[in-house]
Formats: sequence, C-alpha cells, structure tokens
Amino acid sequence: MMSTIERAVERLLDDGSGYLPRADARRNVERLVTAAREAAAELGDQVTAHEIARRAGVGVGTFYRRVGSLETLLHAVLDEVLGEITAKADEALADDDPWAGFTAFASAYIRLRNELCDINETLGDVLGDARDGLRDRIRRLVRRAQKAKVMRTDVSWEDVAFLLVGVTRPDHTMGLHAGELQWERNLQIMLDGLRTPQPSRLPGRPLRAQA
Amino acid sequence: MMSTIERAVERLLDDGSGYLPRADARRNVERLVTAAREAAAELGDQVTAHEIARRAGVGVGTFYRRVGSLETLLHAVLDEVLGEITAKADEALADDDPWAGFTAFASAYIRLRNELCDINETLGDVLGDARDGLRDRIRRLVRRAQKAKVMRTDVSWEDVAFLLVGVTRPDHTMGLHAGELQWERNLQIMLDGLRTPQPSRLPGRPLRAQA
DNA sequence: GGCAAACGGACGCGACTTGTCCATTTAAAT
DNA sequence: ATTTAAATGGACAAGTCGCGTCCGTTTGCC
Repeated sequence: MMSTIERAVERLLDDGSGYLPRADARRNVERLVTAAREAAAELGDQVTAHEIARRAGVGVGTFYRRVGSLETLLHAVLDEVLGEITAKADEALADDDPWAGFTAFASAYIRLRNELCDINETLGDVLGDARDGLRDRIRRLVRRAQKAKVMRTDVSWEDVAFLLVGVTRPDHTMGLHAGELQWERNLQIMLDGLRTPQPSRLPGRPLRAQA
Repeated sequence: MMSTIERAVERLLDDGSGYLPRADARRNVERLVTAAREAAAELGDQVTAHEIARRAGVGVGTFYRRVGSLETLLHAVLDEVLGEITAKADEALADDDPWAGFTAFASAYIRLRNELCDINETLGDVLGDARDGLRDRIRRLVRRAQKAKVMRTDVSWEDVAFLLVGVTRPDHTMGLHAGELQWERNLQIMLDGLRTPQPSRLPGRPLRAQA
C-alpha cells in the first residue's frame, strides 16, 4: 500500500556486482515485491511462488530469475515490514504524550503484523538484529508510559508484547461479520485494560447482528 | 482431555441401522475421536486423515471404514466441543455473580475455542442450531453483567463475541517464550478493559525476558 | 473351531509446488 | 533501422503429499 518498497527492491537487484539492470527487469522486481506482500497478507504461509508470479503478472521463469527463491523474497518482505514497524515505534517515542504514542504504535503494530500473517513464524527468528531493535523500542514505550502513570505497572513490557500479538483481526465468528474497525474496538478495550485511569471512548459504534 | 466424547462416538457408530458394533470397532472410534481432537488442536486445519489415524494407532483403512471421511469426523468433533462450550455458558449463567460468571465463561471459551484452532472456519458455519444457542447465551451473559453495572455498556454482545475470538494464545513472539498462563494474563487485561470499576489483580507474575 | 466383522497398510490417483529450459520478445545501443 | 544480449513466459519434469480403496490377514464372538 503506502510502503517503501525501494529498499527491498534494491537489495534484490544487487545480487550481481555492478551491472545496471534493464528497465523491465527492475519493474518486474518491484511488481514481485508488491505482489509478495499482498499475497503474504492474504494467504499467510500458504503463499506459493507461482501465486506471487501470477499476481505480479509475470511468468514463473521471471520470478526465479529475479528473486532466486520464494524464501529470499519473503525474507526481503519481512525485513521491509519490520523496518516500517520500527519506524512507527520511533514516531511513537517522539510523541510528547506517552499514552498517545503508545496507542498509536499499538495500532500500527497490529495492522502491520497482521499484514504479515504468520510468515515470520514460518521463517523462524532469522532477523535477530531488527528484532532486538524493536524489542528495545517497545520496552522504552512501556517504561515511559508507566513512569508517566498512564499505564498499569503490574505488567512487564514482555506482557505487552504478548498482548499485542494476541490481538488478531477476526473478520467473522458465529455467523457475525465484523466491520473494518472491529479490531480497533477490540484494541481500544484492551488498551483500556492497560490504562491507569478511566476507560476511554470506543471507536465506531457497537456492532449489531445481521449486517 | 476431560471431554465427554461419548456423544460424538455414539453418533458416528449409528450410521447403519440397529446393528451392534463389535468391541474393537467401538474402541477404535473412541480412539479416532480423541486423536482427532488432539490433532486438530495442534495442527489446526492442517490435520490429515492419515495423521489422525496414526495418532489413534489404527490403520487408514479403519479410519475411513469407521468415520467415512475426514470432514465427517471433524464435524463431529466440532459439534462436540461446541456442546461443551455451551454447557460452560450455562454454568456461567447459573453463577450468582454476573461478573464471575462472565469471566469464567470467557476463560473456558477461549480455552476450548483455541483447542479447535481454525477448523471451524474451515468447515464453514455449518452448525447453525448449536451456534444460535451459544449466541443467545453470550447475549444473556453480557446483558446480565451490564444490568448489574459491572460491564461497560458501550459494547454490544457482538463486540464481546469478537473480543473473545480475538484473544489468541500466542506461545512465542520476538524471541520470547510465553509461559502456560500468559494467555490468562492477556485475558485478564482485556476483561479489565471491559469491566466497569477498577482493574483487578493479574494472574501469575509479569513475564521477564529469557526464561 | 468357524465365520463374518474388522483391521492395517501398501498402492493408485490426482492435486500442488518447486524450479528449469528454451523459443520468443524487447530494451537499448549503434 | 538494425543488431544483440538481456529478459520474458509458460510448458514441463520431478518430487511431495493427501485422499480413499482394496485385499490378504487378524480377531471378536457364537
């Protein structure tokens, strides 16, 4: 969507040494990265090379010539998104209001993480560096909010980490179909449980059965 | 585990009309149902007929002779668990304390639903009757808690339904490994967000990195 | 002991996935 | 415009996996 695909594209094109790629080659790598991201968000660990190629509008031959393997491509995408999440965390830390910063991060984190579905689990914890950076930022966000007495102090930053990954984006259950912002209501309620003072106003309006 | 497998077993054995099954046949159906439940909990929609047969300690031939198809078996299991959940809801409604009842149900619901992973999604919403019964009970639990002024009133029972399915049981994230009761802490925080008065004490103790 | 019921697992089949190869197309340099 | 090497696409080969059947063997039951 609004992603900075460039880094991932650049890295994937750099595999040889020094030769400048032809225009269509570059274009196709971009398409592949974008398609991979969408497909991963939609299909999770069920993504296949052919499916990504199909969505990108290129042949499988091009897929393998350009990105080498499915794993390489997913790895690049994962790294990319992790970078975006980290950037969001930095924005959050720059916010003067500790609580506002934290909630903004929580929202962005859930959105982006959900976009990756479970391909990170599939790939294992390969990205030690980026992960540690993110961990550190979450720790700082939590500590800051707790010092400002806007977050309950009987939770650790690890608790918060699990809390965030525990919030998923269900789209239907028991025959009910969730609206786009249902997950934001869920998140808000969870945040209220994390907050020190009183509950806040929920986004949207209560879902009523039978849309 | 502590399940009442009997109903499911009975139904699966009843496919013919009237003839009493041999002892080993009955025993194998029981094993298959139990194995199916465990396997479904562990593998989600990745369960295969062969895997269930393997866990049950029977041959695939027996699997198909006894339960007809994978779908039939999963259907029976799903129905079974749904029955257990409904029973828990009834227990909850019988509790004099509306909040205690609700939280007990929430806990049981998450545990059982997680046991089914996503096979219910896979099978679609085939079990209209049982589902409606459960919906009704959740509605009553929510209304009761709200009337007693122990649950915030800006949420609908549908919101609560989504909230409950939204709480998953993550076992690891960012290199952290969750303990057995991490999900209970998550649930408690969420419940605090749903509760009217003040936050309650969290179960267990805050997770600290590196177990 | 006898017999029908039940069992197990090898096997055939079809659906997928990965990755390669080569005839054809295309960007770009002259 | 011509040339040419890079780039493309999709059929294809090879391998994996899950489903469900079939049949020789075992086993519960009378």
